[in-house]
Amino acid sequence: METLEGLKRSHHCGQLRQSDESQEVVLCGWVSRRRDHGGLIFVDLRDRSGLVQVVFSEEKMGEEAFHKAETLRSEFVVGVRGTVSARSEETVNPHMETGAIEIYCLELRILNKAKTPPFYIQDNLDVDETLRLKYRYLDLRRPEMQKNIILRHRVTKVMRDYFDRNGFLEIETPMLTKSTPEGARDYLVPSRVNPGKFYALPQSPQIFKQILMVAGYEKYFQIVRCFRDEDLRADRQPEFTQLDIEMSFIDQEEILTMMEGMVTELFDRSIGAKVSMPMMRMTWEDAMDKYGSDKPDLRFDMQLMDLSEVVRGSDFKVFESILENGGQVKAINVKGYAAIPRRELDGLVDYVGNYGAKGLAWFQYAEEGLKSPIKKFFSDEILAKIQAATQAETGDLLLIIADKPSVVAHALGELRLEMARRRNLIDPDKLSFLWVVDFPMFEYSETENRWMAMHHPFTAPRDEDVQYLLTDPGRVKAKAYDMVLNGTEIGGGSLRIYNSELQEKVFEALGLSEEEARLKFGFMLDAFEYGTPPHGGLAFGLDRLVMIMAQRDSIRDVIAFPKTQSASCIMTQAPSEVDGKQLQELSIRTAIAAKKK
RNA sequence: GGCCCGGUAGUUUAGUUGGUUAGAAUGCCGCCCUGUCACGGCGGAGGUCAGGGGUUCAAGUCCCCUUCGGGUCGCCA
Repeated sequence: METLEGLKRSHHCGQLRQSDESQEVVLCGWVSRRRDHGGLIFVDLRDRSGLVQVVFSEEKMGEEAFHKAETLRSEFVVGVRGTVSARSEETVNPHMETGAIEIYCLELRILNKAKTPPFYIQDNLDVDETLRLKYRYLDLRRPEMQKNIILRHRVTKVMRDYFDRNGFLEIETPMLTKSTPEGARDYLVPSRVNPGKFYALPQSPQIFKQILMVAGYEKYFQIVRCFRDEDLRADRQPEFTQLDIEMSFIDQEEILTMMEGMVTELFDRSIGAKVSMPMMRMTWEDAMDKYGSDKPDLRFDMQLMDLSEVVRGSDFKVFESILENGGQVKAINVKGYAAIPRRELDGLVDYVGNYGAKGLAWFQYAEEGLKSPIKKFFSDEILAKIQAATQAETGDLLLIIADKPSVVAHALGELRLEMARRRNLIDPDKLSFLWVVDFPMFEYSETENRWMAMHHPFTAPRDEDVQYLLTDPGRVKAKAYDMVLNGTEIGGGSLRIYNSELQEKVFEALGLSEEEARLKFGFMLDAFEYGTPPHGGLAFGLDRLVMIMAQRDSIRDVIAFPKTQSASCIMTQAPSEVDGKQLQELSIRTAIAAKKK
């Protein structure tokens, strides 16, 4: 192997242009492709900046040096001294950014060899993701992955600049902290010096950032890793990165405006997209009613329409009994899809079944007249009212779900998205932002049989709803807000409670006794007694945001070293078993016993 | 925890109703080649059909279990 001694890298591969002609340059990089023509060898040399063609000619570099070039293989690491030369017209490669020139090699240093890689280092490759993850260092060498990782850097850089300019301080909070009993499962870390005791990795720095407000830092932000021990998804990893923000002496509108400013700058400077401000604000109730979701995708319309009153009094027993029991009947109109095949309709029944709907009805406004398996239960009058209410025209397809409101929203909301995908109604280049505001303060947990905080227990209720906290928790709305982009929740936050009496009332509504509250959040409640300013903030999911900006379907494509669905890392084999001695030091015995079962 | 999909040369895959020696492309190795850019030509090596069990005269193919990967419901204050 050789060294770079005496050679100093002068340029990067992807930067060279015709204007650099006849310069002598020194390039470093990896052999991307090699085309050996006998006495003439072409190599595409790759570094982070891109590709350039290097020409090895026996005539120009001499026999000995040329023999060295003949040994080059894929992914060898080389240094090349050579001359930039304009290509003749017929040999220009219009598909390459550097295709107008090439480098005539004068001197070659083979800095390192490489084993034959298990897959091509190129974009649009079609290999199993397991293999990509096992050889992540090769996967990350691919230009499209480098683009994603560079975009991610760019995003955090713009964020830091923006918040710095607006008077925010980036302050670190502990990774080893206290387990929070509500919310997601914690990752636990045993304490060696405190046998039998555990830290938890933070699910979010929520409590610390609020305490920083008590401590008088006024504007805080952090780009911070968070951990949740829950099942994974295409857009969910056990460790993820969050842009975390908290501000004092502000109202909700000021926070939203601050974030709008950040988003405008972010999309402009990182992907050159212009975002129009202010964003639309939609109440949670409106979002649920019209889109069946608290994160509506507004890139297309197809709103949910309530037919409960329209169909009331028909002979269709299913609808009638659902309506009698407080349920509802809602529909979407899939324009121009009356000719949907019967098989697909059957498939849609299964589809909505995934979301708890027990059935799906349809009306096909076909050329030859209305087709529907439940048509016979409805009078002409009701049929006319349905058509009027939904503005269905010939060629349209109505899909109808009847159930309790939460099921109708979930199932029909998901069906709306699915039909938009199938009908190709979503413009992938469109950016549809909105704020969803006025979230409910609580939601009722059937499994726990009590009211739970929808956001978290420190969220402030709307002033006008405080009176209902204990009498009618279900109608209390919170000063909470989510930013939604293209049907994905990218950020959420709230104004916080800063008054002890109000906080106690909320705990009471949640069924938390004073002792329990003290046990769980005592240090926070203590802090709050020493002059807490009004404050609020929010957190953005950085991974999801970058995923959308990079137009990827998986969060793993914007994380350098992600985990698989079973929360393991294929490259490092984490998590792994540990030495018995290590466990002993940590006073852990049960783990071994449980494993032997 | 539930449901669905998948695992065949290094890689991407074909493999019919269960039936001869598991086929192709690409990569890899060797030889030839001075204008290619997915270079080309000739030749060659390369397979625990994820693992285990079962049915059968016979299993890549059918059944069961395990494992790994992906999607999703629940879960994710």
